Amino acid sequence: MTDPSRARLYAELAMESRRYLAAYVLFNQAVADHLGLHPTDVQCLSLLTAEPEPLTVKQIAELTGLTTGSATRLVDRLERGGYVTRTPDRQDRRRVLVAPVPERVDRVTALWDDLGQTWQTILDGDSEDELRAITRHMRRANDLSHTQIRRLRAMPKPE
Amino acid sequence: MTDPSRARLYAELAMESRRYLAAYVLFNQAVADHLGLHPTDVQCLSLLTAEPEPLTVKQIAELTGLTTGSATRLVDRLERGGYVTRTPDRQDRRRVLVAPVPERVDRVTALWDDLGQTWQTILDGDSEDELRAITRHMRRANDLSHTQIRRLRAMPKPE
DNA sequence: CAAAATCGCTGCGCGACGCAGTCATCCGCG
DNA sequence: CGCGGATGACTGCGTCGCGCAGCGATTTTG
Repeated sequence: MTDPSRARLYAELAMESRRYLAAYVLFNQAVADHLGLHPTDVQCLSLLTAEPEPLTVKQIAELTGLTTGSATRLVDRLERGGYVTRTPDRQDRRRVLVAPVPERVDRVTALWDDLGQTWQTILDGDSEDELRAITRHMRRANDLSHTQIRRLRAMPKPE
Repeated sequence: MTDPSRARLYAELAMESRRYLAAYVLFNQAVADHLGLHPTDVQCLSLLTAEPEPLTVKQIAELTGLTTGSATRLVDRLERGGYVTRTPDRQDRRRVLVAPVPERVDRVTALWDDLGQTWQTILDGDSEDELRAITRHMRRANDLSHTQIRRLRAMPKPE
């Protein structure tokens, strides 16, 4: 538990994570700038293309952390830009399904693929076990983030 | 190169990365909300506490991806909140050094530490080699992000 | 069938941001 | 030595993403 060499690895990883995540924010911003979009818009497209099914406005709001009102505006922008289409849900007529427009979104995914190809080069030196370890860590960190978010929202604000 | 099992690991990692990074954005937002700050402000504090030396406004602008004007406003907010202090640089009197105020920033780092402690639990199951692999991957991804950002900015915009 | 909950949308105001211009300061070149 | 250009921080100004509160339509509940 108090193994010094292990503690140093933890500290190193914590520091590297911060840099990594900071770099990601900048990277996402750069992608958005390049496409003439906002970071939120890019993330929304990322979510939509990752899911096989269309999402409702409510779901988009939850996944992006926006209010439903802001999510409506977000979909407005994407629809105006031709990236997504709105379709009324037949099962529940209150709902609106938002689906990506493939030929328009391809421009975005093509950019991702181009950048992702270079990304693979940094993985080529890793063994399969190492890849699995990295993937597993991200999955667990992902899960933990969500529980921590719930904790944070439940905690009383110090302001 | 076209090893199918390896390709699947790549795809899995790519997907998991996206979720991981999306979760981080939400997490960062939740931390900012909890402290009554903006995500940018939190990231700025993260940068300031990670560096041993005070940063200039220009450096903060570069590290956060803001213009110098917006960085000035950012420092204004943090200074008004008591999180940082401005000090004129004696070597170059055009520059202003921004340093965190420990007792004020402690409230933020205390929150990080509290959350970070739980974070360690997900690392306890990993071997030291795995930890090193994860750390190395993040460092390389970090480096690559910056070169990709430069590439993106150099590419002609499709708009 | 009435009451409550849910979903998406819409005014409204706030404020973070980029842009362009300003002033002070530092540096290089003749 | 001084003069022009570069650099750093700051300041109006306009834009626009966002949260908030309220609304109408629809579904669900009792």
